[in-house]
Amino acid sequence: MDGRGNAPVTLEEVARRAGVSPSTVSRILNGTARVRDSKRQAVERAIADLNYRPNVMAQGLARGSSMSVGVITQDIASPFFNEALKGIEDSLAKAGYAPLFVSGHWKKEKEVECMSLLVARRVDGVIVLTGMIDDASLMEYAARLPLVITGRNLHGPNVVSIQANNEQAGYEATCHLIELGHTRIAHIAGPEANVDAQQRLEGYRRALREHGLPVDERLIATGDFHESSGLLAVNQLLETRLNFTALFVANDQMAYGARLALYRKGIRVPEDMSIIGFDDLPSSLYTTPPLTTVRQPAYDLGKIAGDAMLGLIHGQDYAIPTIPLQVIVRESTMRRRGP
Amino acid sequence: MDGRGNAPVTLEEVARRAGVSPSTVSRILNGTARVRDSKRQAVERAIADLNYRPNVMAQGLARGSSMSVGVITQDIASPFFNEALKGIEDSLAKAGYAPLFVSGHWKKEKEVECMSLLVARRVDGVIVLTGMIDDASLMEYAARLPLVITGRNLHGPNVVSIQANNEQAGYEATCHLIELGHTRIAHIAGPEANVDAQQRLEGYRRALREHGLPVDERLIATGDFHESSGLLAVNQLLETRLNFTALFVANDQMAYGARLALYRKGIRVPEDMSIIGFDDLPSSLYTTPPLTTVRQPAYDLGKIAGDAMLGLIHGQDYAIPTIPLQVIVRESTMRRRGP
DNA sequence: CTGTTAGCGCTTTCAT
DNA sequence: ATGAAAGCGCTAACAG
Repeated sequence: MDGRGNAPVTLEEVARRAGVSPSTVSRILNGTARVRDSKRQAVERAIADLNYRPNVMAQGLARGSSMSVGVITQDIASPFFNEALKGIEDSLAKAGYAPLFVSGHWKKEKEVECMSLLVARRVDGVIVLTGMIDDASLMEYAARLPLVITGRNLHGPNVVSIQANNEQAGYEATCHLIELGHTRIAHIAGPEANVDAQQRLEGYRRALREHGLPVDERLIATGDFHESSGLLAVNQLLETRLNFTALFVANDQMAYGARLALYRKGIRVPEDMSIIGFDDLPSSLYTTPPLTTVRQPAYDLGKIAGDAMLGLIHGQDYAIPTIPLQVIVRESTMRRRGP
Repeated sequence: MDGRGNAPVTLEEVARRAGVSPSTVSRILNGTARVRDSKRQAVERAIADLNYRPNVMAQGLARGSSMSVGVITQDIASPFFNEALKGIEDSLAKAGYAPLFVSGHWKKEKEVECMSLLVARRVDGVIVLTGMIDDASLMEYAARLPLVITGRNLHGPNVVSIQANNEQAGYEATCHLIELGHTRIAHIAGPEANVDAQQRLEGYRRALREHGLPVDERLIATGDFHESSGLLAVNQLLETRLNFTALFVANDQMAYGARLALYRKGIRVPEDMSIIGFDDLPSSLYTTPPLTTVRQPAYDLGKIAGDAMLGLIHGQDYAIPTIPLQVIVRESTMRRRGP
């Protein structure tokens, strides 16, 4: 039951069938004004009979808003960001907004293209999850449309940045290791261009300093947040023969790679080497052994980003909750043994 | 440099600035007709000066196509489907189409809602990744818009189904174990409502039969494709005290859970128990030990789905490549030892 | 309360 | 080759 032929039913057809004017139908659809009950019912029946759904594009054109928000992510298939995307989707859905996901693939130019695409689609705002675009360009975009962005410290009337205290979390992760008696602790850092990664590294440094432990630069390797780089980094670290007994890895994915490298060398976790990761991906609960890590509530982060965007769009204030980061102790870390 | 104030630049402004009519600009934009070079240049300059981007919604309204395709997935954060989404995104992007992702959360009614939402947005087609909707409803939708769907065997002028031979792959996975000398092989199956899962189970059964091995129903547990259910299933299987030495798990996520359950019991992999999974998630390369599994090329699958959709939309024939499934032998399986 | 009338920004005949 | 004009489906004043 879908009207004639194949063309989607239009508001006008509904109006005709219900014997009212198009505006009345529109009013009922949007609750823009009171309408006599008899007409309302007629319209509602017509809508049901014809299985009518308003054309969102037409609505968008008419009211100048697309009911969609762009989401720029680096890699739509990254386990961490996916959780966040889910949060965004859920948040937006309840307000009738649809997310438009685009991937920047860690390339600045690609991100600019994405922005352009989103602008062409007239999204009502854009959420940038850890972008590579520089702050200045971002602020320019913010002049045209609401922006919420993570891992950046930007402010303005049309911008909200969502931040977690990565430095503190890096500090606490390292402290966890120190409290277990470890004194030679290596670190696998994330990409230098990544602010979160830098802050985690800073936290690591501060923890060592505050506990009177030396910071040995040879014990700091750099990865790209993917598993393979964690594996490489451990091999490189091992080659220094510096006899570290614990490892703080800047994200769980690299920790998986690190763990495999250790497995290959016959170094046991946690008996011979303690590992703490960062993110608490869903699968970190199922590694062998389950990974001690810093929980970053990705889903909540997405939800918060979505809510913040909705707040921006509707001109309502929305108090951004702070993102709580928390060390989750599982089985990949233990008290240092031996000398 | 963006025209006056904050409102996006329109085609009309471009036309005015270039001293031509709107239609001319449109023609240049779409290559619909030849235009004198001088005008073309003027228009191109105006576009650049004003930083103009056509309003996709307006284009959509005018030409009756939204340049977007809906993608119904069960869980936008599932590691397997994400890879596929990436493939879809890449495929669609090159034709200027944008994917609109919606999650059905394994609920039939939710999926119907999603469909409705997509219809409202006038998507030019929809890709259903392993949906729960029944075939009949699906065929009804197909009457209105192009449909490509995985894990289903539907046919029609407006539908293409993309299938992999899960039965055969399940068969081969089990054979791999048999060839290693295992005779008591347990299976952790996926949800009964899932066609792929059922076929993998069928393949398992056939392999045992063809090798003259008994099929013991007590050695078949059922999970829900998530890690936790794999863990539970192994515990349950172990309680039978049936002394199986190998395990074929219907997807990698459950295999991770299974592997942890084994770790907890002190059962070594692969020395005491061989495990083969299914999917070959990116992280399966990094489990300890790296997981032997059946590779399902999720990214390619997405790409194929996207290409098929493009074919449908443009009315071109597109030969659907068969999805190759392949056993990837890594380190979680080994020759059976002992008696 | 409700119908009429303009658009929203673009495409596409139809003339010229 | 190019401009004028008529929509695409909906919303939002503006009059009643």
